[in-house]
Amino acid sequence: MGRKIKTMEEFASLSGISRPTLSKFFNDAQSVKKSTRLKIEQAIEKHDYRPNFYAMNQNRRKTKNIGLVVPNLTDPFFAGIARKLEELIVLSGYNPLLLSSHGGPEQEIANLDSLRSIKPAGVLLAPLGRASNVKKLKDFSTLVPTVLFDANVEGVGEAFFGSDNHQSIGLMVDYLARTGQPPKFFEMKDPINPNAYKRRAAYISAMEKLGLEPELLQIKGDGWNFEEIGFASGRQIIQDSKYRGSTILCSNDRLAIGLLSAAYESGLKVGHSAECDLRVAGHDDHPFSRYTCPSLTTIAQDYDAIGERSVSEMLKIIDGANGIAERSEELFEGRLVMRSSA
Amino acid sequence: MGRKIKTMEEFASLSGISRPTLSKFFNDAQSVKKSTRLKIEQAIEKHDYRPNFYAMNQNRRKTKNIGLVVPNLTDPFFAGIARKLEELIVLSGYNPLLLSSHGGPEQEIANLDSLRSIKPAGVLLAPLGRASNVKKLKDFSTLVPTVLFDANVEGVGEAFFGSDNHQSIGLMVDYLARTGQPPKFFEMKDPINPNAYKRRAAYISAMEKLGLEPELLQIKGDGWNFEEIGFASGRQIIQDSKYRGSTILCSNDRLAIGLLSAAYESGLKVGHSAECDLRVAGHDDHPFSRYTCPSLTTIAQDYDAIGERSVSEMLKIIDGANGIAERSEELFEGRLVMRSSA
DNA sequence: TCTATAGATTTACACGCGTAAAAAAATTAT
DNA sequence: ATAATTTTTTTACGCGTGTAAATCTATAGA
Repeated sequence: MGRKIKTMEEFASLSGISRPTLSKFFNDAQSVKKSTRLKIEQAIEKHDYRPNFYAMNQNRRKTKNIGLVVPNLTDPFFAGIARKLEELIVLSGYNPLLLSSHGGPEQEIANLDSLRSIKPAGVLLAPLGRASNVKKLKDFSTLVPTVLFDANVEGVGEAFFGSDNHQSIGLMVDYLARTGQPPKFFEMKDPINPNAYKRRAAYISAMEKLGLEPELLQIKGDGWNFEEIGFASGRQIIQDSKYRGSTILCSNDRLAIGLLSAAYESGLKVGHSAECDLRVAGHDDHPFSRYTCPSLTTIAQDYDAIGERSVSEMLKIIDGANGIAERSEELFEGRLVMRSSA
Repeated sequence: MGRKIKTMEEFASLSGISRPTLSKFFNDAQSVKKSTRLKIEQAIEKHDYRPNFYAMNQNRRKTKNIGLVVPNLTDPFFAGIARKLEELIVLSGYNPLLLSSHGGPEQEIANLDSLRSIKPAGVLLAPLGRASNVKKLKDFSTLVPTVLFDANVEGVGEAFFGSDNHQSIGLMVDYLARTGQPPKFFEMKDPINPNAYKRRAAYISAMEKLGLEPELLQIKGDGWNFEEIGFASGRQIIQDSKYRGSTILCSNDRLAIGLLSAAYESGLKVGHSAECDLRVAGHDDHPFSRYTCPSLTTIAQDYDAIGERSVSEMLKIIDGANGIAERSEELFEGRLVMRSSA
């Protein structure tokens, strides 16, 4: 094992395996006979050969790359999902390519654009939602197998997997109503995320089902800095003594984090015990919701299930005889996480 | 603009520019005369042509890809830095490739390994630190131009840029001592991050300079779940009444977040006013430190400067006539962010 | 206007691997 | 053992671009 092997040709002669067979092996190790597979693997080990990435992909019908686009990596929630998905993609023998849209629709399109030049086998996309350039998303998804997760955009991609907001919000409303005051709903007036609209609707229907009057606290604010928005608006709401004793269900944990911070600053006591001024609940089980003050009662989305389903569907589409199957959709149930805030 | 252009040859005939000139242009738009550059750009606009990524990189001496490896994308702190660096890399006409080591040295090596097959022009690496496989990092950095940031590993890479822990911790100790009790230092006994060791040393020297007795609260705990570690150990420390009235400087914000959570749970009042039981300060200006209860007094690292310096040095090395210059190192000063906790 | 020169074109080959087709070899079934 | 089948080898070409060398052309300065 003297000098470095550069080409597959070289590696072929040194390993005693023909180049086309090696090519097959590197495309799919299972496609060659076991005995030759072992021989090849030994030779790889011995000579430390790895095929040239660029030459390899240039003429491949399908690359082994899978794009992974999330709205915002700065949000630990999405960072966590991305990590999970990356892991699953690698386990499937594919190569994940993680891109963040940084909250902007231009970046989202730019990401898809740059993915296109990589000719990915498929793309897992958590779209921005309302802000997304739907036409361009749709155009893209006709060119590249696309699976949506987290947020749905009608008619885009071969499949969508997300959380059942109806179930999870219903569960939370039920819990809150049973254990104290029924909740008011704290949300942005014009949310970016499509899930937010579903949650609003779910809240209203859950309240009505219980024969209660829904009450929406719609705050203004733009962009993705939810904590700040929740903080600033929370401050105002808290000033208003009519909300003393209320239970507030936030559309997501990040708003709740801001609201809790505002409550603390105002000296309000938040919690589920009798002497508290406020009960606050969130949604998503954000990594930090365990460490808020008080710790946040919330809904944990089943992201293991969503991730696994998304990746397995992606693989099915990639391998698939491209039977133009129905656009599949599946929603997974959330789990109530009872902590101190409500 | 009927059908799709596939090859540069085609694009050459349609645009009236020779292929070698086009090739030059795509490699570096500035390398062709302005008038032809404009003609090419118009033609690109008109025909929506983009060169094949794989064919393009196969025989390039240097690709336009720059690897970007961070220890843990789940940490919003690193997610923020990564975002900044990505932006700078794109502005420089390069293509960033973001990878997270997920806190594990095997993943860190795997990341560098997979980057190697991409033949990047350079790699910006924030190493894990103590856990890193230093030999492999060093091997890698001899093969690919490497610039370290955030955490230094002696002898690895062509440059390192990070924060001046000595300055920042000194500043914080000074502030805390002037405004109340001098701080005790809350940290992990065996930190993973090399910065932690520097901060410990900086704390000790800052205290001694003030003629004060340093006191280390060294907590045990492994891994990267700092909030949990800070929370669990914080709980124990808080039980101990001898720490009532203390000022605690945490080695980083994530430990502080856990500690604040524990303090809240125990009913201790944290803040800089007289009636408080505890003062707590952190380090890093973590995105969430603004929303802790109370908001966290901390040190903001100058990540704009670190990012800009890292990228510009990277470009210098890439363009450079590879003059084997001195390994450059520069530390940037932190800024005191006074909030409510101390 | 002439000349020096930067920049463009022409021509031609290289890169490393994918893949197709036919032939040969190895394995399995009969 | 023979036939049927699977797997590998041989041979050969293609992919879309990089790049080198020689030649031609546009531009600028005198």
